[in-house]
Parts: sequence; C-alpha cells; structure tokens
Amino acid sequence: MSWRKDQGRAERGYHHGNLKEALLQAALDLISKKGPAGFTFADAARMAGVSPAAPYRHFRDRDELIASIAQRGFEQFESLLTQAWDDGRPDTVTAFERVGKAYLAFAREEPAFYSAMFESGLPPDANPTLMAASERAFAIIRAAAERLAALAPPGMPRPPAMMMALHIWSMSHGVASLFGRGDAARRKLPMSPEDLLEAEVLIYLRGLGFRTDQRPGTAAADDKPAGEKAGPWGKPK
Amino acid sequence: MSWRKDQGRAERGYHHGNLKEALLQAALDLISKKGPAGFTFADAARMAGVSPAAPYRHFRDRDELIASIAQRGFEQFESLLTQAWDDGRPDTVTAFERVGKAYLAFAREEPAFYSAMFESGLPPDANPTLMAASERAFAIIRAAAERLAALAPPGMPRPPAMMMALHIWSMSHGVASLFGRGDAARRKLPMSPEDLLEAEVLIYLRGLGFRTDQRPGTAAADDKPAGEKAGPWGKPK
DNA sequence: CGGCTCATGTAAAAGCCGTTCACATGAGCT
DNA sequence: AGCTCATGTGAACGGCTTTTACATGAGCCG
Repeated sequence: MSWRKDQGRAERGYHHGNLKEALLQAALDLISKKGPAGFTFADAARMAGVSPAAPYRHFRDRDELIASIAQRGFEQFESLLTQAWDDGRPDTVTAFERVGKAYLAFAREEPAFYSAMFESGLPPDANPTLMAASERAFAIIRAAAERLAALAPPGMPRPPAMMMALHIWSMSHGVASLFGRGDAARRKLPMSPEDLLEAEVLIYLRGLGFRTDQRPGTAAADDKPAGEKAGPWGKPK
Repeated sequence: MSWRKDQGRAERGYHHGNLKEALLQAALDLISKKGPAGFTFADAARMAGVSPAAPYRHFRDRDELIASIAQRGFEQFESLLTQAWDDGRPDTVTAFERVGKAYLAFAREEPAFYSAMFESGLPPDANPTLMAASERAFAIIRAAAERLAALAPPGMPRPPAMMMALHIWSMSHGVASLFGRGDAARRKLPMSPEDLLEAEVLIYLRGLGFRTDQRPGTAAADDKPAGEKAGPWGKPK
C-alpha cells in the first residue's frame, strides 16, 4: 500500500490525484472480502476518501468498474499462465501441469480478480475489450494444448487441440469454482484442490495415450511403458 | 402457471392465500431473467401483488428466499440425476454419461435454479439443511462413481471413488458454468456443451482403463480391445 | 504573472431497495 | 358470535446508485 496521501484521510486537496487507481484498489479489497455482489460503489468511494459521486468521473457506472477489474485480472492471469507454461519447458507435460497449478494459484490468491472475471454476471459480449483480454488468456491454454496434441501418441484417436484446451479449462475452472477459494470457501474436500486437479488432468492425459506415471527431464526420453505404479493420487490424507 | 387468483392482480382479498409459493415462482422468473444478483425482493413482492413488507412473513430476508430456491433446486437436481443414473442401467458407462447429460440439461433448462445453487454467493456452511440437500445430490454422482470404480480394469492404478466423483463433478460444473446457459450465455463454442462434456468424460474414463470406443447393451459384454475408431468427438460442426 | 479552461471533485436530490414496526384484516377455531 | 393469531399494509429509516448544478484548482497560453 503506497499511494501518495495515505488512505485519502488526511490532508488532500480538492483533487485526489490518483482516484481511478485508488478506486480499483479499494474495489479489489472489498470484492475479496464480500464478493462481487457485496461490493458497493459508495464503499469504494468512502474508502478512497471522496464523495459518492466522484467515481462517476472515472467509470460510467458500477458495472464498468467491475469490468475494469475483470480486464486487469485477465491480463495478470495471462501473464501468470504464460510464465507457468514457459513455452513448454522442460517438457510439455510438466509445463502443462504447471499451468494447471498456476490456474488454481490465481483463483486462490486473487479471489477478487477471479470473481470479477468469472462470477460477476457481466454480459461477456457487451465488453469487446474485456472479451479480447479473456481470449488472450485462453490462448495460452490453447497453445499449450496444441503442443500437447502434437506430442500425443499416433494411432490413438485424438480430439482437436481446441477441444483439449476447452477440456483443460473446464476442469480447472470447475475445481477452482467448486473448491478453489480457501477463505469463503465452498465445499470441504478430503484433499487439496491442487492434488484433485493434478490427478484429474493426469488421468485425462493418460486417456489421450500419454504415459504419465513419471516424467523425465525432457520430452524426448518420455516413452517408457505405462506404469503399474502409484499413480497421481496420494493417500487421501 | 396456475395459481388461484392469476397474477395477484384482480380481486384478491387481504390475504393472498399462497404467497410463499408465489414468491418462489416470481423469484425464479426474475433470477432466470437477470441473475441472482439482479433479483430484488421488492420486485418479487410486486409480481405477486403484495406490499414490499409482505415477504418478510415468509422469509427472514432476501438471502433466505434465495436459499430456499437453492434448496428446492438441489432436490430437483437430485431427482433428475437419480432418474438419469437409473441405477446403472443398461450398463454403467452409458448410465454414467446420461448423468453428465442430465447435469448439463439441468443447468441449461433451469438456469435460475442453477444460479441460486452455485452462483449465489451464499455461505454454504450457514445453511445446514441446504448443505445436506447439496450433499444428497452429490451422493448420486458419488454412488455412480463407486460402481464405475468397481468396474475399472484391475491392474490399473485407480483413484478412490470419491475422487472420481469429484472429478466428474468438476468437469460437469466447469462446462456448465463456462458454456452452459444458452440464454445469457458465457462464451462461444465450436460445439455443444453436451458434446464437449461427453468427450471429456470419455477421455477421462479411458485414462482409467475403460474402453469407450463403443458400448454394448449390457456391462457384461463390455470387453473388446481398445478401438482405433472414431472416438467420442464428432466433426466440430 | 494573470487569467482561462476543463478535468476532477462536491452537494443535493430523486428513486430504488431492504428491513422494521405498529397496525389492519379476516380465516379458522371454540 | 367472538377470539386469536397468521398474514398483509403503510409508513418510515438508512443506504445505494445515478444525475445535475456547482466548486476547485492544475495546467496552459499569452
């Protein structure tokens, strides 16, 4: 936390100087505490130390603020996924799993962003730039699926890469939204969401012909027989 | 639509006679139109033709109304899933897929229920009876997973049935909540959500050692070699 | 430096919603 | 017939969203 005049409380001229940013920050705080429904425009204004009408100089209405947050969320999300994917290093499957973990980490650590992005109830077609940001983030998953598809054993029937990407996305989102957030969490689970998703993805990949019992440092050496070993699921704890 | 005094408009004594039910109906209408956030208590009262204070004779507050709807939703959901599962007839895998389709059908055809159940932002621990209803619905999926697990080829590593159930649930919920509702739908898709989920589940099951290229009328005959055939994905349309 | 202008903030008000409270009504029982 | 209590009403409070007219002062131009 480090704006110029802290918390907008004390000496602050007629003009705030950084209100737009302050409102976005305040909204993030409030959404993470009370969900996107519980957040109010007036609260954000109060938290920034301005009158309830001030935010309208920066956002057409409450929805536009939420959309801005969602947009910013998708950008951070894209950057996080890009980093996790790391262009498929050290090997495709490892990187792919890292993407799944990054997905859950984002949902867990940035619940406010995640809610704004996926649970705000905004019409996705209304905001072209928002939809574009969302698609850029999905493009990472899609690119990863593409690489994965190219690597799948031949002779197996194989779905289009787009479909694989959608599958992975739906698994990740399903786990995240049912079990993802620790704080105002949804349901209780005999294991961590991360473990749940990892096992799910590994089984799915095995269904595509990948051998997932263990992975070497590089993709090239990845061709041992299917294992009779432990599998991706630990003890239920 | 068939209450006693239609729409509460015309001659209606001081007492409504069926207000609780009318409010639930009205709320369902409104939620399906504007989402659980856009729904207002006052609107429901107006639609039932009573004063804004009347609903408080039947629900402690707005949240309790939504919780009632979620509860009712879980009950219908449970009944639908039970019917779809049909105790595993004619064979386990077929019945299992039917459950997945029923899941999506519910999300699509009862978006108001689905929203109230999964997207209302209600604290799930606050309503013990609601949570119980939710768990009864999940128990169907869990029972189906149990049967499926028993059928999985031995020699394969196999996750606990509970985990399988959670996997299936997360896939279904992920697809439903990302692509499920046709009306105020979320994202565009090159295929139907049903096809997407079916392929996803089939690949997952194959990852557990099931042969899913084609299914016979009964589970007993289900032991042909893995197919090199078309697979669960059609043309992308 | 003086003055203009326009982005940015304020105050006030209208309209809506959730919620509460005292009060009205009349359905059903005795 | 009369009582009672569940059910509905009206009015009121505070809070939220959004609009409108007005205030402020930062940045620019001469």
